[in-house]
Amino acid sequence: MLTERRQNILRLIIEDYVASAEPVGSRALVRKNALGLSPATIRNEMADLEILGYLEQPHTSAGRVPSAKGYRLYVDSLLSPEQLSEKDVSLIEHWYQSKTQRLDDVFRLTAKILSRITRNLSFVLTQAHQERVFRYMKFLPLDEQRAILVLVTDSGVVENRVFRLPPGVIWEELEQVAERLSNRLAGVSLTNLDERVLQEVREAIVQNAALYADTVAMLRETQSASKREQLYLGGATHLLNQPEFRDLEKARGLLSVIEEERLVRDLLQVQKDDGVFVTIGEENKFSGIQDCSMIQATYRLDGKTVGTLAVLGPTRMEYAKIISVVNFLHHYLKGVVEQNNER
Amino acid sequence: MLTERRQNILRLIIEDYVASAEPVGSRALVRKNALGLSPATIRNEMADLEILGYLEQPHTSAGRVPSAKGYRLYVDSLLSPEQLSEKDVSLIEHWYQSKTQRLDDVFRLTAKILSRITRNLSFVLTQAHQERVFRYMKFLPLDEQRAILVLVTDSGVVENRVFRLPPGVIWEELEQVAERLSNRLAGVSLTNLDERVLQEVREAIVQNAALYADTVAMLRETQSASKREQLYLGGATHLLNQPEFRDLEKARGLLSVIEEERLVRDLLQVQKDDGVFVTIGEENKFSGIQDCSMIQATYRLDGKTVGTLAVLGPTRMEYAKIISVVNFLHHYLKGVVEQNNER
DNA sequence: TGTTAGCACTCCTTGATGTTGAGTGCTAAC
DNA sequence: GTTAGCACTCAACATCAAGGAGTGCTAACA
Repeated sequence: MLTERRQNILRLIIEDYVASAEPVGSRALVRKNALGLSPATIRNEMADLEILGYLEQPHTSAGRVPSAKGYRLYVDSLLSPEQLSEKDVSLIEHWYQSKTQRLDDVFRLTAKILSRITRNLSFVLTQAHQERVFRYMKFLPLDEQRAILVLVTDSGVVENRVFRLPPGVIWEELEQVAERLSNRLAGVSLTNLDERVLQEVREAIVQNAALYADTVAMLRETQSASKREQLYLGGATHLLNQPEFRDLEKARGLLSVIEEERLVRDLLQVQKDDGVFVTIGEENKFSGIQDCSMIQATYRLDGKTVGTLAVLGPTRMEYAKIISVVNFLHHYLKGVVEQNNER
Repeated sequence: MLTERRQNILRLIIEDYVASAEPVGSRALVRKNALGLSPATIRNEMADLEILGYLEQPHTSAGRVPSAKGYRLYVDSLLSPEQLSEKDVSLIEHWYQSKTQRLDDVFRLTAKILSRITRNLSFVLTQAHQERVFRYMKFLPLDEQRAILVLVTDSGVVENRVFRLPPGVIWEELEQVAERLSNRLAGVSLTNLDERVLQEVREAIVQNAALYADTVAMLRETQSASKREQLYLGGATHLLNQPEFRDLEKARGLLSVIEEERLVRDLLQVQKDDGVFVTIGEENKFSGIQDCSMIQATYRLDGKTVGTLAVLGPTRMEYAKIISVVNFLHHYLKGVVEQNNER
């Protein structure tokens, strides 16, 4: 366990470094912080902190830089929780005001807001991993040649599909098919359709191959839609503003990780608990982002993960602020999703 | 009009520069191309081409670099149309094979393919700018407390919305409302809903304010959905690989233009004709991309623009190849969209 | 025992300087 | 019209010295 004074020095170093991106030296530290000690004393403490692994030196005769372990300690126990400034809160509310219609837009907007306020890259991942149970299906007329096949699930989601009426088909006949299938499929989970069920469907509409194809396609689509994930992303530009990405190689490595949706999803699925969660430096999975930290929060509904939002930036980031922003938006989004879901 | 020889020299310079990204000098040019002339002669020609505005010199004693005007001439008349290599064609087909289900996925995939093959940034913009005409609406039962309001338009698109049944409402009553509204609204264009129509709707369901709200919201959503644009984007990483973006300032400027969907849409809406279309350097609207060229193609359906695909890269790009790729995918996408639409 | 002043040392950064090489323009000869 | 020759330009690169911020260590001090 570190002495209070060492913790304090570590905290000051981190905060200075986060602000300036320059290694911080002993003299500079005392100049800025009037802490009643001489540079020499600080030097001694810094040397010890380095031995303990909380600081690093880019080279002899440069100042000290926090190590991943240093950041970790900072995030876990040194950092003083920050309130979101009123200005930021009102900004956020202002941005959200404009459109709150489509859930889709809310997520997109959230990613944008998150990146603007934190000045870092942000993600919003929605995992609409909902169980969908078939309720009934029905045909609706459209015109002489076409009709609509409508599929209703227990959550009220309606999938629909326009199809050409097979020549010579009678409307009553279609209604019978719908009736028969509705009875057969009622209560079946569309999340795990198996061959047995499809076979039954096939048997129920032997007369009409085209109709069968459309029906099955629609069932499948509903199935895949219920597993659908969507990733929203904002503020990649901010990364290039960070001095750590002067080095083009690094920037490129990072961008290529981000462009692979697959990888991002992997990143975001790490977390199993609710609440805000910080990954620092090498704790991250992929090599492109091992100089980065990520602050993420997952929100759930009835115990199931339905989405994650996250901020990604250099390890040298304003943890306190970003954590508070993520927290805030996390709650906001949770509210929106819940409200939308009970409708 | 340039002499044949000058055109030839210009073409060679451009192709050399595109490949190497280095200013090309007279000596180097003759060495590589065995064109039976001495460097001195080439120098004379180059000097003339520079005076005419087709070439530029970064500084005295550097080689020549094509100007925007030079590229323009090249694209318009010097460039020999290229066939897509068989390898590329089979690659494309392979990629498309996997999933052809959702239109959505097709666009996303197209953006990805486009950027992979051209090694540049690519866009796919869909402008589902379709006139939608109301046909009828209908209620479908869901459970004791909820029902589904379904809206059918002439193109067969069905919008639907779950709502809570007002307590004490009778099903027959709802059906009457639907009937009444269907009659009133049949044939009305949802693309330009006006207050008069909404007023009529209001009158038709005076009894039930909640129902009114849901109905109007749905009409509005259908309206906005019919104007909905979607932008897909792929391969931003490639830009950072280009030597012209060593300069971080430039890269950042470009990325920030790209991140503003609004701006990108603006860019892509320039074009009014069908077919492939090239914008070079300063011909582009925004300052962030004035070192860039864009190759785009718009596809239409019944005379209406429904989508655009585009490749954006440094002016120094492989025009012939990229044009052929854009062309190819353009036709492919057109086919997919048409097929999807007539279903 | 903890703190501090002093000092030699390290090493990045910056700017000046010289060298190299690819390329040019011009002139005169073919 | 083409070409060889030549003086000139200028970015790129390497080398070198000076400056400055920072360190570690030792010895003195409270």
